Amino acid sequence: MPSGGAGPNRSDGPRRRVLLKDVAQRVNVSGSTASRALADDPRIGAATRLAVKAAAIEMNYVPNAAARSLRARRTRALGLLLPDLRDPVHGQVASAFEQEARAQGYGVMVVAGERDPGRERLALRIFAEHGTDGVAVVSGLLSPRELRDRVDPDRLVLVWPDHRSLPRRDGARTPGVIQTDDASGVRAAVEHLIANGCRRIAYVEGGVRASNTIRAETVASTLRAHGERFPMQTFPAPVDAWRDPGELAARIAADLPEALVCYDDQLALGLMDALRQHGIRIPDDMQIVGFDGIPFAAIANPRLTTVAVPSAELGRAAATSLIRAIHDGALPEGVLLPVEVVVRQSTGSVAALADQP
Amino acid sequence: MPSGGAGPNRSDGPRRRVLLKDVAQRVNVSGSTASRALADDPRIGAATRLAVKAAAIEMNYVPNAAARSLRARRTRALGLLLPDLRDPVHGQVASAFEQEARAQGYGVMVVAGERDPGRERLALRIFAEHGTDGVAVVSGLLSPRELRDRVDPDRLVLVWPDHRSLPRRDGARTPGVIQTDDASGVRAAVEHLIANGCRRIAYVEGGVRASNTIRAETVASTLRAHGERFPMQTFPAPVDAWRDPGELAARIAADLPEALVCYDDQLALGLMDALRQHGIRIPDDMQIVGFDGIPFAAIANPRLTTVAVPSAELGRAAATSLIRAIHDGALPEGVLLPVEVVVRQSTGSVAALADQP
DNA sequence: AGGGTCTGCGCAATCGGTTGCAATGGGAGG
DNA sequence: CCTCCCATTGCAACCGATTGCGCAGACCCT
Repeated sequence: MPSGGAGPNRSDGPRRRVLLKDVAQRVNVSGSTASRALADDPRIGAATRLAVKAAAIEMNYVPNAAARSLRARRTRALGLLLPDLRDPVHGQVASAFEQEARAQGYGVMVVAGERDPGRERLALRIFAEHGTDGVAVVSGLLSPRELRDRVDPDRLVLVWPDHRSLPRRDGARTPGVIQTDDASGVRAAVEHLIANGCRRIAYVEGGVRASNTIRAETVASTLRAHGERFPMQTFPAPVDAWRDPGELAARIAADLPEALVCYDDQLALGLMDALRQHGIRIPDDMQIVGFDGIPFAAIANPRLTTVAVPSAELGRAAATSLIRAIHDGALPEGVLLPVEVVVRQSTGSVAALADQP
Repeated sequence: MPSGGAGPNRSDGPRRRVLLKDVAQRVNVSGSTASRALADDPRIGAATRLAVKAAAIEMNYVPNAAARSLRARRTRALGLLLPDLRDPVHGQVASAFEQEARAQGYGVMVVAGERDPGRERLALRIFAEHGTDGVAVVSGLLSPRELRDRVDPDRLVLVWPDHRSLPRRDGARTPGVIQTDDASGVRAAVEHLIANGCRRIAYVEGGVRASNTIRAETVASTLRAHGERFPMQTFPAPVDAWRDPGELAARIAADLPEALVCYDDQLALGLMDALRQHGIRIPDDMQIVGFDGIPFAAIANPRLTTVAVPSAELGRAAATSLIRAIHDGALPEGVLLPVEVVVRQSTGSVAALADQP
């Protein structure tokens, strides 16, 4: 025989990729058999199957996803559309989603929509071209109607959908929708503030693209329920107060409410910094509650009390729901995840500053 | 003619996808012509081209990426492997990478390696299966040797490679490698501390998987260069000190150096919090410098002095380099991005606390 | 008028797996 | 010993686009 025999993938120039055919040839079976063997088709004999698998591994066979999905009409890839990879919460969600998907054998294609409907549409198109088996949309701006029109509604899960466009009260369990129980969390947080003796409690919005009516409404309704005579104040955020809360802080400092419930932790932390500039001490002069429970809330100074959402769970749930939908052909029941109020220094007494680690 | 004519995509059950063939038929040309028309092949007449394009848009034609990549042998998708989507720096890098890639018509498949070589190998395999046109590895653990063995070295860019395994001094411009000029930044930071009057300056490591010899060495060499009689101390981080810097803080508090240069901002912020528990005031009792320039460093209390890296640039540069490599078939020159010391309260006088916003 | 050049377009092969259907071989049952 | 059946495996079509090559007609030149 020729020296070296049929040894594939020797250093023969620009190494040719090993094809299924090559593997099959090596074991002296047809391509179809090899394909079925690798797919654990019961029709293939055990001996053959093992031989094929061994050869595949030994030859370092890597299936061509393009060819496979062309014929099989599925890609084992998921599309993940979220507003921004930079912020801690969505990073967390993306991370968990990706992990879970990968664990179940799916790849993930991520696109950041940047809170721009146009980009979101583009993202959906990219997903369509690449033929993702399913799509998860996190905090999307597109209406459910438009969404369901652009991608197969049975392979679409919505995470944290904009509440405006969904059935409200009973909407928590809409199939294919993953949400957090914001209302309970905010209510508990407000009650905590009330218990702390705060009366004039304000809600601070997140800005034009980042707002949440549920949270604001819950603050208001909780105050009402407790018969507080001060109605909730609302500080609408200027466009992207989020980055530069200076102006917002000035308005708040002038009004000096006793406590602030903020749209999210990021805003709360920024405000704490800005309010410090105005000589306002937290929690002594004003108490603050955030939302999300990002890691930095725990090590801020003062440490930030917050309504923590299980962001990792959120991502994981999205992935599992989506994959189940793909397999079953129909959306699984919606998920409503619990949130938790984490009490820290920003709503505690000064003594809490000398807390235990 | 039958009512409705040839109107495709009427609400006819599970809407069939529009194929190139359909578009071609509509314009009465062959599939090949339609294909070329959409690709702006100069051989196709202007009239035909426009007609095809119009029809494609009108019929909402979405090309099948699988079919296309199978034949054309490219997917217009990039692979991005990074340690973790959760931390701010890598989130930033991923975000910029994805944006730039998308702007140039590429999709991005992200996989988090979780600082685990096994997962990194798996990621590369996923990329191989999906046939990504190129791969970017951020802060990878695999040796360049192994990497180049698993993916086409001419379609691979390394971002922030582990310095151990790369040519050191002159390695900054290794083709296909994107780095930041850490040494200059750290040097400047240390000189800043020295100017502030600090003498006993320590470096705090980031932990087993997150360390950086360049940064440590630069601290030491800078001190030496300034003839300081106190050699650099090093606080090796316990495994994942990062999450719970309590123990580390205790050791540091006991030793009480005048200043700390930390592996990164996250660690620095965690330490600030933990040191506070020990009654150590910053910057009065100890000055602290971080690394990375994450957004929270700017609003911490005290605000954190840091060596800021252009993380968005990093991601963008990675994407452009990779795409250029794909087009040219060879790696472009390496990139060395400048860093910047941002002086804030954690290395300032107490007076700085009453700073302007 | 005939030959040569372009221009514009279509035929059919091709990419690498998957899958419906048929074929093969051996053993069991009658 | 013949027939039937089942367990295995192979043949060939197919997924939907891209692309090398060839062909038809228009136009130009001598």
